[in-house]
Amino acid sequence: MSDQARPPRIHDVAKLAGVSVATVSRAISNPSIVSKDTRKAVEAAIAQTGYTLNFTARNLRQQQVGGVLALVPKLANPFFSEILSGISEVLRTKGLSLLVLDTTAVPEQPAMTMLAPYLNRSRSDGVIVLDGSLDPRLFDQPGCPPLVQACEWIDGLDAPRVLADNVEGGRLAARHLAGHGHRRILHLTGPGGNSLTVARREGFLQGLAEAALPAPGPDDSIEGNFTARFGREAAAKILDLRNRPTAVFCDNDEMAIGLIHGLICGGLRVPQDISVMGFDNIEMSAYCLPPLTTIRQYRARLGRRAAELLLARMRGETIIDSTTLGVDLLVRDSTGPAPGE
Amino acid sequence: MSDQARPPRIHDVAKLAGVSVATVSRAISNPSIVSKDTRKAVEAAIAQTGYTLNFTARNLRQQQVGGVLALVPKLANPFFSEILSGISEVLRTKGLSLLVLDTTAVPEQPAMTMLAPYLNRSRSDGVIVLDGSLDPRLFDQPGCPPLVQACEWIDGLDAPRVLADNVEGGRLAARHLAGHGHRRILHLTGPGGNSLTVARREGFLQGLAEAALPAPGPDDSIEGNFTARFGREAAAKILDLRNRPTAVFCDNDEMAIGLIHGLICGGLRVPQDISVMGFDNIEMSAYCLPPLTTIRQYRARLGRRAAELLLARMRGETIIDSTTLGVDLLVRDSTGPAPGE
DNA sequence: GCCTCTGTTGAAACCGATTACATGGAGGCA
DNA sequence: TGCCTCCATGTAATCGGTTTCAACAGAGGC
Repeated sequence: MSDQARPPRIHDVAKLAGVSVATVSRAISNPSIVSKDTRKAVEAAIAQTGYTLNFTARNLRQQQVGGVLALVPKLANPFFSEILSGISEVLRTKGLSLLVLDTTAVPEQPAMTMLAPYLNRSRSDGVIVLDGSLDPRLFDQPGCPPLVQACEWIDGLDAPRVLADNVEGGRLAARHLAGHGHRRILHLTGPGGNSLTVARREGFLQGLAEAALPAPGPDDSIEGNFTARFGREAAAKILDLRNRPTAVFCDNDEMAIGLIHGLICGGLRVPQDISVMGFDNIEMSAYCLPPLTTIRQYRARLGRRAAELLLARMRGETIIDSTTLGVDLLVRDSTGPAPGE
Repeated sequence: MSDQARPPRIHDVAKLAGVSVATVSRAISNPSIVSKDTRKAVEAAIAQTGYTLNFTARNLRQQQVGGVLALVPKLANPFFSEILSGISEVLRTKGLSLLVLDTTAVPEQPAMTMLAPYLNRSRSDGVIVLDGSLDPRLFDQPGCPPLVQACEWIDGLDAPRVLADNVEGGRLAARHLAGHGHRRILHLTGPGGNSLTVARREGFLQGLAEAALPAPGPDDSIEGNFTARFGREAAAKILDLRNRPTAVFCDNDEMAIGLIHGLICGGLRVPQDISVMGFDNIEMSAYCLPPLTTIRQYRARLGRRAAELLLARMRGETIIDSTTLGVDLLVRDSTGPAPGE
């Protein structure tokens, strides 16, 4: 079979078209600088040989990779894949590839060792970091490509950040619930060290203060892990409390949905007996029962902005350090007046 | 700043270590064939210079890319991102990168034109196709890397397939509902041309026949689009029917969740008045209310298998044409006996 | 008729590694 | 000692393009 033959190279095209390889290269990457006749001849030769460009060779010479790497904590999580989708959209218009690396550490290998080899100019032209739990020293190594942080951020990592306004989101949540007369509001947070958790907590406390509610005590928050399963488990704890809160603010929708599930199964009515709200506005939050009141953030847009910022950085432009994208309150049916109000 | 200096090359390491570039290369990629003293010297020189390997150069010489491309219909869809997660897991153990391309066509550019340049041996070492709606001719071009299809498949594309047993899933659904005494079951399908839709429909019809139920008429199915929104819209149609079905089998969980939402909002009880089941077992299906009876398929495993199959193909091994992964019925609370049974 | 300028083109250097082949020295054996 | 083998290493070709530089032709100005 001639199928086994090596693929044609630019040299073959040149010979067939009766020109030099330099001319073929020019005809491909910058057709306007070769004469019309030559261009036609080269095009014909390309068609006849079935030639396709070898990008590895081009990239070597041009000192680039043609791709951007995204570091995601959990690829299977729709929250991140939606951001990726925005990133992908922008990259595609520039002909760049999207490389994805799930930072979930395998047991035998710490994240640091595993990821380090990928943070190299010869592996990608730029990196978008979506994982706030990584060690900032990881990005210290020589040859690390330009960075942008999105969604989450790493303390001590000096790279531009594209973030949703998590503080404002927390504040909106507190004000919404306080406005419904809730005075005892439990906060179901994300993991302690997480940057989102910190920001949402900060906004939430600000919002409570603005509503002239007393600062919550240590029993008024539960540290969770962003999963629906945890939300359901938290419901059991809340049902057991003797002094039950009348509302719960969850740091994400998954936990809120799991929580509602657990509360309703435990005999409470939402929102009549207890209000629950989430954060993120994942697709399902509109379709669960009751539909979830939540803070909407725009994930695809966030991804696009991060990608655009990175591209600007890769071009060497001086860019602003940080972008914050607005969030808004989406009132659905899982929140209502405090009982007895 | 010395930061501006070009990154060190293998040549610099060689000079510092007092050996040739060939020896450095060997010390890096196959340390066992250099003497212990040389190895130490090279390691020291690498540490001192901060040298990192240029993968583009290596890849050019070794005629490889070091990455695998996944073509996904919709990256934001958790269904696919979970498969990607399985793929990623396998690739990482081999030191390969995962390239992701969302096949969603942009208005100005047909999928064919947009994707063709990526199907090239110089862009990836292999391709996993997760989109069954692509034109098989896309993969005909010279220089197309080894292919594997996963999850969905393309008629007329001769590449190994890794699929869930969709036919069996459809059959299990029909039997489950028939076993509860349902005789009039509506099928909310995926888009007509979709390969999953075809297989699930086939199994569903087989299951009905096995349960000795009459073949459904043209009014007994609604063609959907796999979204929760469509499920909710379908609920309105079903509520309007004068001869309402007692059960609905949805081709995926999203539509089922949207449908339940619409039905309950329309005043029906699930499952007392009408049973609903889904397909896929997405995470949320366990947390919606009522929790969804569904057909479980193992998406991460499917991704892993696809990746393993592709790796075998890339090594040139002769491999089986197709793998089918089992599915099973997961009975939760959205299905029950037919009313009056 | 000479000079300059512009538009095309080709020859060869270059990107940074890997690897086939050659070489030189150490050690084994007759 | 002489020959052969084996190990460690160096030299140089190679992967397949891009890009610098120089050459050349033809147009146009003086």
